[in-house]
Amino acid sequence: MEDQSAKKDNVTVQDVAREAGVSASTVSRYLTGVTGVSKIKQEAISRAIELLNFTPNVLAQSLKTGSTKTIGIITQDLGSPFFGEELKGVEHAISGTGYALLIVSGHWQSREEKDHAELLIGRRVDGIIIFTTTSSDKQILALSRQVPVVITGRRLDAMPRALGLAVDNELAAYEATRYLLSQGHRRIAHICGRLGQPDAEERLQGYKRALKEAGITVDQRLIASGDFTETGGVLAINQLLESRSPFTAIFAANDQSALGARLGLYRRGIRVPEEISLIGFDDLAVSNYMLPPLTTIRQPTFDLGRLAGQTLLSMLQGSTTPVVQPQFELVKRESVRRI
Amino acid sequence: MEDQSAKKDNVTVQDVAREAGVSASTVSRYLTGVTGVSKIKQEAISRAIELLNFTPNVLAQSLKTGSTKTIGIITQDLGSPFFGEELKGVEHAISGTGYALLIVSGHWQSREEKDHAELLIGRRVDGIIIFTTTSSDKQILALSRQVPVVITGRRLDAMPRALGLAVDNELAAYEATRYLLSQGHRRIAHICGRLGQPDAEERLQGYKRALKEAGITVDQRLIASGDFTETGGVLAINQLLESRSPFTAIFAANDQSALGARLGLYRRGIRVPEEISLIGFDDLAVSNYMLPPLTTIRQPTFDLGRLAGQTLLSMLQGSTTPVVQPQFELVKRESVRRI
DNA sequence: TTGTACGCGTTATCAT
DNA sequence: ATGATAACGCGTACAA
Repeated sequence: MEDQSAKKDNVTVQDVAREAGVSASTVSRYLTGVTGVSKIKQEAISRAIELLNFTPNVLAQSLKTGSTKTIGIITQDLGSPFFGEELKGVEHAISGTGYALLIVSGHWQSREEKDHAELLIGRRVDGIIIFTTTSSDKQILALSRQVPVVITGRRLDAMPRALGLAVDNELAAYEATRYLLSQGHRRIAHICGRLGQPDAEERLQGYKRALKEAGITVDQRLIASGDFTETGGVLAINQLLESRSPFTAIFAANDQSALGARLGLYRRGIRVPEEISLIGFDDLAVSNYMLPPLTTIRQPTFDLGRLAGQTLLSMLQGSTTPVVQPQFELVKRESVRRI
Repeated sequence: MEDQSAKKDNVTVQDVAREAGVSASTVSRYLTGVTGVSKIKQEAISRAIELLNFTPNVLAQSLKTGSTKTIGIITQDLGSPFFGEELKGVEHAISGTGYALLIVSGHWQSREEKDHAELLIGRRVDGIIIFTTTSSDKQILALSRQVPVVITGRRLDAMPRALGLAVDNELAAYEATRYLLSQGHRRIAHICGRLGQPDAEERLQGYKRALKEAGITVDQRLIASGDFTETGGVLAINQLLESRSPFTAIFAANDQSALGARLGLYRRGIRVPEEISLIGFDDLAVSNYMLPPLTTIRQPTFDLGRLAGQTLLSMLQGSTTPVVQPQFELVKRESVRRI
């Protein structure tokens, strides 16, 4: 990682100044790129920095300037492929800007999310990005009085202090169900997301609306509980099968649920899509590797993260570019068949 | 997130001291829990803190004490389920300790890993954890002269400055191949990991050793290149099939490769395990949801992260508990059949 | 263009 | 037990 010199890491601007034969403030000016340092001294300072292997102490800088060049991220589950992809998006957005990411997770607990938000505030992050918050809009707004906040998974506009980025979940779920309908399915089951979370609720609503508009009465026995996890998916299959209400298709609230459902079906010897059609939501990287590859509603997950990062960055600069909400897209693969 | 009071966030120990009618140093003593603050003043300070909604400025604390209570993490890919699980382990290890995680990624580029390591150093992290480093032992050792380092995916013992945690990759790969052999397979293919990475190389060696010991000459046409990704897995299948050298089983260097291989096989109409047996490495959460569920070598991924976190923490405290290296385990599921 | 002096918010040393 | 004072490393108004 490092090279030759035995660095003591105690080197300060003072040391550099002494070595270069200038004052500390001149070194500071050189560092911050402010106007007015003569060519000769610039080179002397540059050499001294090289020689002493000097690295500015970011803490001292932050203490002085009030900016830590750090963005706090609250995710609900560090192991989730969905949040992982969003994380990559943010990372991409801030790469090269000198910003760093302080990452915590709320584990779907409002209390933990709140505590961790305070941890981030205590560390004086310049802004916070929350992936799928478990808090209410009101709480987010309160938080945003302390520091700019961008959330994903829920729409919200309180610029320039807070912004929520999300696809239209209700409409997307409506479209997913409509697609199943268009393929001749009439008895369509739904595996819910984590109820209580707006995105899960909205997807359920979209599902119901599509059914109603098609003149189909919603059958409660075809609505299985879930929690956005694979395990929840297999449990939902059990629930659905035990209800003894027949169905030919399933709309899962997310791909992870769909993956679990797929295994549950496999265990019972039920073929997809021959006997049951399956559609998911998110389009995770692995969904294309499922057997059969999963038909799903694509969320631009990476872009969602990138957009969140870019937006927060521009909020920090005070610029106020109008943001466009991300759009979903139906990705037709092989897990749905016409009947 | 927040509650009532309109906090101005400029509140310092000075303000608290004034409000409580004591000196700043007494407030500091109260904060750090050092001996010697009278009950009466303790309560006065406590009240003042509550009233002013005071939060200590961690930056100033760090500047003064020299410890940032922050651990830097270098991962290669934030979206990877493997690293995600390790991350959760670290998170678990540090939860409740007051430490926070500054996370960057190297994207499998040595150069980027080095730059990001320096970013972390510049931010004065107390220690660094690297998931599957792309650097040489020598470089790791150099880095460890600046700050304690724990790496995973490769064994290394340079306590108390640096430690590498990993399962015995060569042995694990040997066992995986032996298992295939025990099931009657003689023509076994291997999908490599990212060659150049010690863990990938060691797995390849273990595969070869098992073959040789069984009196089977290694067929280069059955060794396909890969890079630990799903895409690499499907590409490897193409490569293997084009070589026209028959095989009845595949040992993939990791589960992601196995997942890609599974899709590649599916595309060609080749059944698993009826026609081809498949074994992976890692035991990702999704591997249990593959069709058929994947037989694989289980790495205690979460525990690897947890162990890394715990070890680093104890290094920071100067304590030197001897660490035990993590162990792998063969998980038999349904992707391998006896022939 | 350059240097001096001061302050960011905290902790630690030293008296008292 | 408590308070005044210095110091952590840096940026910046001000003066030169």
